Formats: sequence, structure tokens, C-alpha cells
Amino acid sequence: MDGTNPKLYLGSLASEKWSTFTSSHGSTSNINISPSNDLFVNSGGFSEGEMFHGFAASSEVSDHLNSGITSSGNRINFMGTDDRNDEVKVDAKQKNKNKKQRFAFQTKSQVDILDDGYRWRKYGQKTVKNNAHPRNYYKCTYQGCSVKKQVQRLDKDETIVVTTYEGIHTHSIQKPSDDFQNILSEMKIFPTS
DNA sequence: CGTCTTTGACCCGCGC
DNA sequence: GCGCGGGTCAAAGACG
Repeated sequence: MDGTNPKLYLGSLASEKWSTFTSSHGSTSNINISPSNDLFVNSGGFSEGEMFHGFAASSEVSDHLNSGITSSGNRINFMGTDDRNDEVKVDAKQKNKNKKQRFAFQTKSQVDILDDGYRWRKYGQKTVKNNAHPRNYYKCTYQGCSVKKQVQRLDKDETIVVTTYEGIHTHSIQKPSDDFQNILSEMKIFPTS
């Protein structure tokens, strides 16, 4: 529409230091973050055949993600969604609880909310630790659909908005957004070197 | 009026 | 068990 449209962020966050994520056991980690600066995905990936905002949860995507994770034993490198630098521990119990599908990405944008074609109702706002900017909570307004999303700016770089989706929509999109489709189509998943 | 936002209260898991 | 951090509820208000 105009110059305020969100743009895919292709900056240099990947060069920043990584944190260490330690799970109490094996393979399916709670947080799987691609080191690429424009996209990160967490919570165990997607199931075959599911669609998420035009992202096919294909094995191809999963493979890319898996190959993008440096894993040795229980240790997985990631870059925190909330800019934490500390060590985070997650046990098996918590992992099973957090089984919801999660999907997050960063955009460089002046506006917090980007039109993704769905209707959202804001139901909360919280100030989070170590971040001057509040986190906003939204829920899909479609009846029976319980998809949520969180929107938050990075503390270090307030031009960057982190949007985290949780869940899979039980319905089709009502008002397709060309802007958002463009963003998705520009996204790439880079394997870790 | 219907719809969405604001905002303090409430709740809950976790670490000390 | 208590406090903290983070997620949600819901009453009241804003706005078309």
C-alpha cells in the first residue's frame, strides 16, 4: 500500500551471540531456532500436510529446519524469541505441555500489526522483562478457532517486530492479504553451516 | 449498537 | 510457601 508496509528483515542478527538451550532429553526440542536472521521456527515443527499461513508443513520444510539445528546430544543452539541471552532449561513435562504449534518470524516495520488476512481480537498486553516494548496478545475472532498470536518489538532493535503464531486455523482465510503473501513468499529457510 | 481496545486483576507454573 | 514473570479474563470505554 504505502511505505509503511512490513519488509522482511535481512539484517545481521545472526552474527550475534547464540544462547544454549538444554533439554532434559533427546531429539524433539521445545525450541528450534534457525540461525538465519529472517525466520525462526520452534516447537517441534509441523505435521505433514498441515498448512500454516501458506507455509506447507512438508517434510521438505522439516528437513530444512532439522538440518538447520546444530544438535549434539541434548544441546541445541538457538536465538531466543524474547532476546534472552541466558541459559534456559526445559524439562520433559513442560515439553509435553507446550505441544502447540508455534511459528514465529521477524519483520522490519513501523507498524506493529501486519495484515495477515485474519481477524484478530486483542486480549492482553504485558510488559516483558528486559524489553522496553510491551508484548501484545491476539486471538483469532473466528468462532471456534483458537489460534493466537503475540506481537512484540525487539528491545535491541525496535524497528524489528517479532510475530509469533500459535495453533492452526480451523477455517480458511477470509480476506487474503497480498502483502502478507508477499512476505511469506520471500521467506527462505537457510540451513546452518 | 456491534465490534474492538484498554487495563488492572487474576491465575498459574516455576525457582528460590 | 512466597514472589516473580508471563498469559488471560472481563468490565468499562472508544469508535465507527
